[in-house]
Amino acid sequence: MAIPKKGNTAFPDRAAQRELKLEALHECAASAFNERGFHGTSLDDIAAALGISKPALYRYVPNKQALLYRLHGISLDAAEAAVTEGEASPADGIERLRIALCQYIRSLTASSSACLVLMEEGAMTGAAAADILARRRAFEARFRKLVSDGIADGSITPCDPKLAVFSVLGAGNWVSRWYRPGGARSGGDIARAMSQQLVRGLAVDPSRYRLEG
Amino acid sequence: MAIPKKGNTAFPDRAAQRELKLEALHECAASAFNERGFHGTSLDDIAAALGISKPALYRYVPNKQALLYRLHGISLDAAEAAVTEGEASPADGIERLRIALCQYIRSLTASSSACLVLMEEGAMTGAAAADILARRRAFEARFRKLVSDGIADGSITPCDPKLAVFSVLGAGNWVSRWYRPGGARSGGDIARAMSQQLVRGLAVDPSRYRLEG
DNA sequence: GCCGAAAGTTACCAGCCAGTAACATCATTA
DNA sequence: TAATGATGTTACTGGCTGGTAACTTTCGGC
Repeated sequence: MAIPKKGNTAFPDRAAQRELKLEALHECAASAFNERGFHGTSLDDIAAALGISKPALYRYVPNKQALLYRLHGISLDAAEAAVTEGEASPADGIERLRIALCQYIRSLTASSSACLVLMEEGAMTGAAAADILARRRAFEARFRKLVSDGIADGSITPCDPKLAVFSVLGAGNWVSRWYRPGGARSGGDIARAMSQQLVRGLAVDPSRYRLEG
Repeated sequence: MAIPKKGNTAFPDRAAQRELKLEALHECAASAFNERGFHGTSLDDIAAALGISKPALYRYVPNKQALLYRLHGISLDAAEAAVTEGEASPADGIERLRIALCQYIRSLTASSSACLVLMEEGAMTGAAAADILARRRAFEARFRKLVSDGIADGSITPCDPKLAVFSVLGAGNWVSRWYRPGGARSGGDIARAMSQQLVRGLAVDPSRYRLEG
């Protein structure tokens, strides 16, 4: 099953190749946007990083705006999956919050491409911007629900869920600013430690959450 | 002492006017950079927002790069003042951390112009970039020192100071993404609540920090 | 009232960049 | 092996944008 050899008609080779290249493009573009910003990155930059010419990009993406929109979509897919995992847990509110947060941070560290593009929302226009904004708002609302659930079941100290979520997600989002793969601590490691620390600040019983674990 | 009337030679009128306009320029430029990014903001945009023409900007700033550099400098001045205030407190480590963090967040909400430009560090080049990066690193190191002091004096739970500071400052930095003056809660209010919540996650005795205060 | 500097304007240029046109190449399949 | 569609390339363009040149206006000091 390893690498599909070319000429192997048992595989839909052409399509698989295309899929791989598309993923590489997303990874590369997201990484560049994250480092130098949407407007600070030219399509020539991305093409050069991929070792192809700019017009070749247009075989994979209709235009630059659409590329940004697509990356935001990928990023939100991962974010929504993280919060869904938290919601699905049978534990109490704060634990579900911790799980969602941990998975969210993990997703941010897992793929340069998929998730680093939390920024540059303002660079989108029209329907695309409205779509992304709505999804992000819904995502945050689900996090707030986890917090208010936790307050209701007595696992989270009464507080303003809006502010609590902004803090916690803000700390998470900032990870994409400084995390680079290959550092001392792995992404999962960082996600675990940070989510513990952050959730501890909201817990009615903080002794449940030991740091440096 | 109120508003210096024009023609009042007791005041250095020309210079004062210039100072005010320069401040307005900084505020306006920082706000624009923060919303649309450095590369996404043209000098024409800034000039238009100020109601003047682009070349007039060049009476106040040598070029766009220098403007960004200056804004980063202003931002770091405020950040350094915040951490200095924390360090100056006679309280224990965690309280000094809380004070520094609270003042830092407050500063971020106080002036659109001065502090919102934490982003776009990558847009600077050469000596300017090195200078800003060094100052920011030093700033973070002082925060880490507050954390390790807190661990040493038993007020902060043993943890990785680097990660703890990234979390706490990340949450703070993210404020500039969503905070807009005129909202339900004032900047000082937000700074107080957030710093309490964030520091609570690190406290050996979290009961010292009540939320919703 | 007049001079001179400060402040601001219009007109312009050069380089960059998103996007297109036309052409070349490669691989699959009939 | 010839046809065909996918994949890429070089060459180009039109608009935007940072920055400059040259000129006008405003205003404080004498």
